[in-house]
Amino acid sequence: MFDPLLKKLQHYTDLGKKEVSVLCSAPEKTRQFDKGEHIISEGENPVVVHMMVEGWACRCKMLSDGREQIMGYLIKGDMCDLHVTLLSHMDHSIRTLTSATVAMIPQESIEQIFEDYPRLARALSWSMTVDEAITRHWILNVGLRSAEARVAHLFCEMLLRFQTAGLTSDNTIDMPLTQTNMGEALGLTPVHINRVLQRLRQKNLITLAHKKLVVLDLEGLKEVAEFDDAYLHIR
Amino acid sequence: MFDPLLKKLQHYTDLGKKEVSVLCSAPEKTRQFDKGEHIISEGENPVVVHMMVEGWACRCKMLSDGREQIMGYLIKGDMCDLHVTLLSHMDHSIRTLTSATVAMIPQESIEQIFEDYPRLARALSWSMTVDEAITRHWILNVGLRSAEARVAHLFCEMLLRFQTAGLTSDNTIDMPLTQTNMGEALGLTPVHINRVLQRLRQKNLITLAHKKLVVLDLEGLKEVAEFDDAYLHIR
DNA sequence: CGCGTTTTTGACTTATATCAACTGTAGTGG
DNA sequence: CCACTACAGTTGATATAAGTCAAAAACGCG
Repeated sequence: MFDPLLKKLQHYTDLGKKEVSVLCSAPEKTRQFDKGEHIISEGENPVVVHMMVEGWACRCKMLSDGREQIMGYLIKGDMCDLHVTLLSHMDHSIRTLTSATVAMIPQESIEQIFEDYPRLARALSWSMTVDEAITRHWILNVGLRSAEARVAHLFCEMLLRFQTAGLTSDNTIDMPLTQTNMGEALGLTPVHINRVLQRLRQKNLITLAHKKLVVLDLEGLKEVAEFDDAYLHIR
Repeated sequence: MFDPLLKKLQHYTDLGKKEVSVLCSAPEKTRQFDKGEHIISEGENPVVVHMMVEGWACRCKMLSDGREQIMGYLIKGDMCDLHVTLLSHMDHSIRTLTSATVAMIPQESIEQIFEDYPRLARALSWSMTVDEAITRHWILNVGLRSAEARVAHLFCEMLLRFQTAGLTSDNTIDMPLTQTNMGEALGLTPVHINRVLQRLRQKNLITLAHKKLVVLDLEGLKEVAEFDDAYLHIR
């Protein structure tokens, strides 16, 4: 269950057996969510930390008129709200994009880790810092790049994140996002996403069907995306 | 020198005298920068932590073709790179937008604080977490809002951040940004920023001249911006 | 005063949005 | 196994917000 998170943390440091076992025994229980359910809602102050075990979710925020922005995708091994101990309320919601399994870790266990296992604590802080870097680079993506580059960039990022978490060895990943989901993240309409996808397919850069994304030409895709993986801080 | 940072941290917790003095004695020295200089460049691994004492700076990243995105503004009291102890290299640059004074805090002093002063350490972690929330909401701003709402939102945010740091008591703030600077942050061209500013002025929401921004009608501006201050986590 | 930078203006272009219809597909139940 | 439904993807026609280019005006500083 903790394999993707552990693989990810390995890019910062090697953890000892004790640390691994502490982390793996931290979750109290596991919860199932249907597609479209909220794991946590804006304004809430959760008392557990959630970790994605299966499925996709997103950080999102809705405006009063119903339009919604996705501010980040969460996949296996990603922590939803490691910051609960610091912030009094959620300033955004977390919603599943597929049916999903989520591990619930009591806040006290996290606090214990931060007190007693400094190296593990630093590794978790590191992953929060990397998440922040990812967030920052989404601004760049949405603010500066063309529609085609944005979609290509998202695909590059997700592929690398899957690889980092040991979730794929070839250039294929599960991609259960609808074109509407992608649009909400990239600031584009679903119609336009559709047209951009067709162009990426025509250029033989990707294949996307039946919720599977195959990156046929990673170098070519990176070029379209102007992608530089430094911000993912992969060792 | 540390007043704005201390004022900011007060929104998380009250610090003791000892903690305040530890923080205030942390900087080794101070450095002057001209407008447009890099405080830290992408790829570097700084050994000191920088704190803005005077002037404005920005987190930014340039693409190969020369276009640049600003991913965040830094004002008095903001830490530029509190994460140096965690990340091996900067994934973006920090550049001054005005002439600026920056305090340099040795990495060891930061590490000492994180070891020996848990409450102060938590307060600094809190401010990093708030910075991340601000970053996340910039995605929303650039991805979802109209040009007019984006500019209005930026002004609301900066006003609140100035107030939080005790840098203004009325609705006036120093705003040394050029229209080009604003465009780089908001994903808009300077020409379009100019036209949007004129509309905001016509609606009697703001005044902006001689590098001074006056918010004449904060409620009205918030409405145009669809601004909700929850993400700033002000107590 | 003069020079570089910033702001402003106008004419024109373009990427992306909007709207609306049609097609395909996966899942459900009879 | 087929009919039915709901949702996701696709297509085309048209609209619009924001971009581009270029020049003029205003500002600010040595």
